[in-house]
Amino acid sequence: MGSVTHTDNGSSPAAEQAARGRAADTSRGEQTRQAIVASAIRLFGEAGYEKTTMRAIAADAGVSVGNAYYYFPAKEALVSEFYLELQREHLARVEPILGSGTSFGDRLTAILREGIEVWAPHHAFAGRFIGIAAVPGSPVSPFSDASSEARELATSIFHRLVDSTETKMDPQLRARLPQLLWLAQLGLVVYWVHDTTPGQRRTRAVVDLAVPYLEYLVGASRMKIFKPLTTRGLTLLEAVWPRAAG
Amino acid sequence: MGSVTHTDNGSSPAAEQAARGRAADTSRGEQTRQAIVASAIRLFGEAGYEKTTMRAIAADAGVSVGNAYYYFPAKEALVSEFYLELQREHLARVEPILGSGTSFGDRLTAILREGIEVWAPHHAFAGRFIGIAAVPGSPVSPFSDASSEARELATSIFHRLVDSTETKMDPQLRARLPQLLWLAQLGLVVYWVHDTTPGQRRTRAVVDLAVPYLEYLVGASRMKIFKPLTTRGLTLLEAVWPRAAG
DNA sequence: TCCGCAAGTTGAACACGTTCAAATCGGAGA
DNA sequence: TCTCCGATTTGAACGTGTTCAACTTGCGGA
Repeated sequence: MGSVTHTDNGSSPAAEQAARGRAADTSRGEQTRQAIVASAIRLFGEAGYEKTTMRAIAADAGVSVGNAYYYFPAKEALVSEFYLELQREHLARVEPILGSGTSFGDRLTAILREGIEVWAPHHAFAGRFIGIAAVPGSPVSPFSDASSEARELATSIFHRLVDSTETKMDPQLRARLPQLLWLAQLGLVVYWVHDTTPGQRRTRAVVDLAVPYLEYLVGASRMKIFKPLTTRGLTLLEAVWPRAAG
Repeated sequence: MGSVTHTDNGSSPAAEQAARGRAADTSRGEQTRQAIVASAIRLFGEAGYEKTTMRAIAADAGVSVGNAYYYFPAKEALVSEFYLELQREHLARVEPILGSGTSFGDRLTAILREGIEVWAPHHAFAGRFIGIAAVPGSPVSPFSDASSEARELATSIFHRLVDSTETKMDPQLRARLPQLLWLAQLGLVVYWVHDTTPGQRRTRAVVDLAVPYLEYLVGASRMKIFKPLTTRGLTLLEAVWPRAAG
């Protein structure tokens, strides 16, 4: 942690100290960096991705265009800051839910709902975001190494949810359920982004229907008749997403 | 079908006669159009999406940049021509498979494998393509109105597969299976695009494991114990993708 | 106090996708 | 044959993301 010796090919010089332990950094550079991030987030939220130009972001932050590129390798990199911001808010909202004593399904629904709520004001922006996140090499891709931390953070939410649930289920399924839920959430996000119903109410309806179904499936997994279904499903998951991989 | 009275806000003038019945058109405009498409497809395949500039495409086709924009509203539109080209090839390869008398699973595997084979030479390009296709408004999006025809074409493949299969299954599932298979294929494509194993062999392994599992699930659907699982699953599908919608 | 140097900053310049007013083409009708 | 007019074509120009050589800042050590 905090190691300096790594080759970060595509990243900007200032990204060195990224990830952790930047909270306490009050150096000039860090202030500039945060000013750029703040402007970017605000303008993205106000005008969307395309309409927000790098020149506008720089001007709003009171720096030159070139300076923004000293801290961020590309406009896309600023998008991931926006993403992190919302991720943090989702985490904050989810915290009390995990502590509550309600059922597995109720808490899962609440978690997914809060996710939708956090993103709701940025539905249009999310459409562009997903286009960036979907391309394999992108650091914003949910499968990329760069976002492994965010991925672990997200799965850790589901991990805590699963660990604190009393529901009986196949133990092997239990071990893998957090990842499965993360995948399901990913699918939900894709669905939500394409949901053009007012207020994305169809997505909310899908959540209300899908979670009890999931709960039912999870509960069924410990029954003998469902063993082959469960086992084979987990074998498939192992091929799709080996336990070893991040 | 073939109606002329529609308001095609964003499309180019020449796109009017798109879709059907352009095969016989040998007018000057059509020749130019095809020259541009041919150059675009070739250059995309050779150098990828980003590195292929509109100027290069135009030069290669022997026309001016502006002329390319007379036929295509944007660079992205040329991507969908590339997509159509591969779609056509996949269809051609799939045709003999549908006619063969092998089992449901074997034919499904063959269909999916051929899809991978057709795209294999363009794995890198597909990474960019998916980024374009993932954004909601895009005409290349698999969920868009613009690609409803391609979508129906694709589901029709699975429709024929399902219709010609003897396997016993829940009748309601049978009615919806083509759409489910299409969704599964979509997921497979996303997986394949992100598969960095050499030759995307992991994706092939997943297909080999997933198809028998699917076959097993489909077969199980007619058993009494699996009825609630099937029924509730189909209810969920109805919420996700109403029968009425395209 | 001053020097050296790394960190930070600048804005002009570049390449690209896209637009558009103007030029050209070619066939239908006189 | 000539004229007209819509279809087609042109290339300069615009706005954008990105790069880069040069400049400025401020701090640690002589």
